[in-house]
Amino acid sequence: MLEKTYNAKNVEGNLYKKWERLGLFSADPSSSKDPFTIMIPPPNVTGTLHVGHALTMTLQDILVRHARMTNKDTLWQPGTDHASIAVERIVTQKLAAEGKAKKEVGREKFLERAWQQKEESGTTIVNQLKHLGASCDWDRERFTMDEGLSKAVKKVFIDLHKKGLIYRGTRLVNWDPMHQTAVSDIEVSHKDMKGFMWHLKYPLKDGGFVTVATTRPETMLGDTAVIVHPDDKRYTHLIGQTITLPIVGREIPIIADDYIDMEFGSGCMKVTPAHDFNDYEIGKRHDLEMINILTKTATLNENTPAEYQGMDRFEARTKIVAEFEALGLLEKVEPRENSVAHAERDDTILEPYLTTQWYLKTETLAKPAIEAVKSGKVEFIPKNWEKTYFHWMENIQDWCISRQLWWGHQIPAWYKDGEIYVGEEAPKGEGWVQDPDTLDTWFSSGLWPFSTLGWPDKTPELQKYYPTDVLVTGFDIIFFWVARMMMFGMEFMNDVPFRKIFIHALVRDENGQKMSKSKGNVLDPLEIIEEFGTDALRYTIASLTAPGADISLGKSKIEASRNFCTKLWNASNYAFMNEVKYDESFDPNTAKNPINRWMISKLAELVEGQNKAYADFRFNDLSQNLYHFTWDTYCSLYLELTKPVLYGDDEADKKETRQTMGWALEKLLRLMHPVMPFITEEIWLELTGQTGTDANLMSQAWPEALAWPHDEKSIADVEWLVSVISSIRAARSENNVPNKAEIDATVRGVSDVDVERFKMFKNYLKGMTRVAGFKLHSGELAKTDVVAVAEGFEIVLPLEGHVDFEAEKERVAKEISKFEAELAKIEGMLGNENFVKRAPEHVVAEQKASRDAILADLTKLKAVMEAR
RNA sequence: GGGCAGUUAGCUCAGUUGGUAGAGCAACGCGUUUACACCGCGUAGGUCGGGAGUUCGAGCCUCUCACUGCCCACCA
Repeated sequence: MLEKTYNAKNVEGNLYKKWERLGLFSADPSSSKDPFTIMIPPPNVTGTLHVGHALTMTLQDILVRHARMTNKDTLWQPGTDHASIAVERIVTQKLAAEGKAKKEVGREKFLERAWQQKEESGTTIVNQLKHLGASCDWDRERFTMDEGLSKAVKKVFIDLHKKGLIYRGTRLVNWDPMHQTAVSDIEVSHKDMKGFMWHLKYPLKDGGFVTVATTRPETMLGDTAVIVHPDDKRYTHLIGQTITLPIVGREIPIIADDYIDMEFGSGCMKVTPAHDFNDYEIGKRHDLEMINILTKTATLNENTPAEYQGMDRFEARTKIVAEFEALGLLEKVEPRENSVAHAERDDTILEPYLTTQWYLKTETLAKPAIEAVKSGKVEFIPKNWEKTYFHWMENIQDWCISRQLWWGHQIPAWYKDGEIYVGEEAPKGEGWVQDPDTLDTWFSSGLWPFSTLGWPDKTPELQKYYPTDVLVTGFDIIFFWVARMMMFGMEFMNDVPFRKIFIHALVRDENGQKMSKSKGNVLDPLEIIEEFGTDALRYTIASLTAPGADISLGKSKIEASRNFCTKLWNASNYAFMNEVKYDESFDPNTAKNPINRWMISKLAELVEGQNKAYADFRFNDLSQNLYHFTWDTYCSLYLELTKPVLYGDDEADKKETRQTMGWALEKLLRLMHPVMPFITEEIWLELTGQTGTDANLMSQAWPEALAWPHDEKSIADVEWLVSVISSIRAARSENNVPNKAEIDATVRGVSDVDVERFKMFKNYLKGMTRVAGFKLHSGELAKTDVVAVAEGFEIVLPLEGHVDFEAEKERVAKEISKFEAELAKIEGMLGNENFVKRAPEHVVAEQKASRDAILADLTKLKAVMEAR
């Protein structure tokens, strides 16, 4: 017997340890089994587990456990990436708390601290993932800065440099002044902020003014031109004239460029080539001077007037405006919402900044990566993400891969007297200095599918497990990660990194709102596990994962899943109370009792449904199949329908029923295991009498239903029985017949098939309906009887003394009009020549059948009305 | 400005080749019948965002409009 109630906490930790101890998660490259490989999106090493991880990990774990049960040599390689900016920030902050600056501490000591930090938070997240039941091959855990992976990074950099795909360039980048590093374009998110549009009057050297508008007035310190449209008649006479820049006193030209929109503002625009992306392009076109006015921390530098030097960019903004106002050069100020570039990671406001960085030429690499998806070698699920992928890949910009950070892979480039050398080691000779910068974290995570398998060495792992089968990830990192893995995989492995990409959506709260700390609607998966158990969380996640849809997760849903776990637990306990055990020798083909045969057939249908759902990544279907089967088919029907046998005295039938029950439960547990690994194993151990042993459910084979009977007759018979029972129950309930009241029922007007079924199921009818007895009867209805109409059948319940017959009359009248409306509809269809001619035969036949059924029911109901 | 989703029962959502609309939760009624009140039985609730079209037949296909969300680009 199991504990009275399921206690997830007592079970989960122990089972997980057991699985690990038995090495169930380990892949074996020397095994002859087909491989199944799955990549884990590396959670960054500073992270704590959030619902998004729970989602990704749960889905992957379901696939992986299913693969193991279908006899695949399964590799689920886990790991973390080094999250350069995030770690660098944490360490810098910790040092600051100790009163130390990053630069004082020095690179070496700083990296020591960073490694410490990595060790701490890295183990935290791994433990949290284990709480989710994630059956990763932990012995193969990798980290992007491991020796092997670092070797791969170096080789990739050097190779790409040799091929001319990596180059150094000086241009405007998005600069993070907080961390003093460049960031790549896709790490930038634009946010609308309330700001102002300042209209500034620039004095012409020869007298008069032009007005320019700007949202960042401080950049005027770096202006090197004013442009007007060449066709703008208002200004053509000004082209070639000179402006004396206020405050600075620099003389700058007015030039013509058709970039400008004549309709917008005054039609004049200031140009600051060193601090704006569009202005930069204009500056290049006209060979304008590029004056950098900022330091790396976004304070004003030596190229600005003395009173501004060292001042913060936003302070300078205020001061500039004040000066313009004082000079009478501030024409007007309009409030305006404009979008401002922020660092995606921490919301620092970024500055366009002129620097020299390493770039990766992506156009060449993108082509095979696009082709691989077009040709179907890689498949997005759902497919519509392919458009997003193509759109980005086809418009891809060169990738700025260098970062002015210490934590990461230091760029294998050395400099001496303006010479650059790229290679594994510093070149011989004195005076070579290595590039202090590191590579973008995504550069190394992009190599993940093969670097973690030992590339560039030809390891057995690499040969067996590449390409991987499926990548499960959120759409938010298609650009960051998926696209990069595709490009690197095609370039260095000459093959796709994965065959399928399952894209899941965002987790939202119960009301479809984005989860955020400020809204207070964040669900902590660890708290959920604590309260409801891992299996409940996993089931909820799976059941909500429909392709292409966002996921709204709320407590009420997890509660429902917890109830589902309890239901399964109680149902199992009930079986054990009835001496049900799993009998391996039981052959489902030998079952005679129609209810057992029906159960076996339904289970075969379930297996089929599950196979299809797994093939199509229909996580919602596969969970709902399990729920519906367990709760409705197995518990509500099968366990109830077999009670007359289990409490009866036909020993042979009793034995067969126990066997079937145990057998069905065992198969069901196997089918449920990938989704709910803990509770199913705990029950399974008890059912198979192996509690406390090393036996485990994960190593059992996935059920093969082909060998089982699929008995259409039993299915039809039991469906008939269930419909009869429901009809009787509805009649009783609607007439407020107390549950306790046992009454004699009469069955009337039955066909031969029904007579047979009636005889077959007499006992069950009694047991399920609290009707004391049934008798076959063909006489007249008593005035006080109520008729329950079932499929081709009617049951008469003498209800005298229990029933308000006026109410009953109304009910029947209502039912009659409902049937009549439906009948009219069907007859309309059947009367339509085109329908009869063109609709498939089975559809027409179905309509005719339901017309006949309704007619029969109507006749009976009308008889009842007349009887009253 | 470009693109992609979505709009189905009070709520959150399924609905896979077009063939008489489903689930969970919530609601209502009855109920402690020998697994389970984290339960059982029953009931109610939808002109599938609006409009048009194709079809014998449209939640599903086409067009159009409206609203919501997201992504990309731009914003002097």
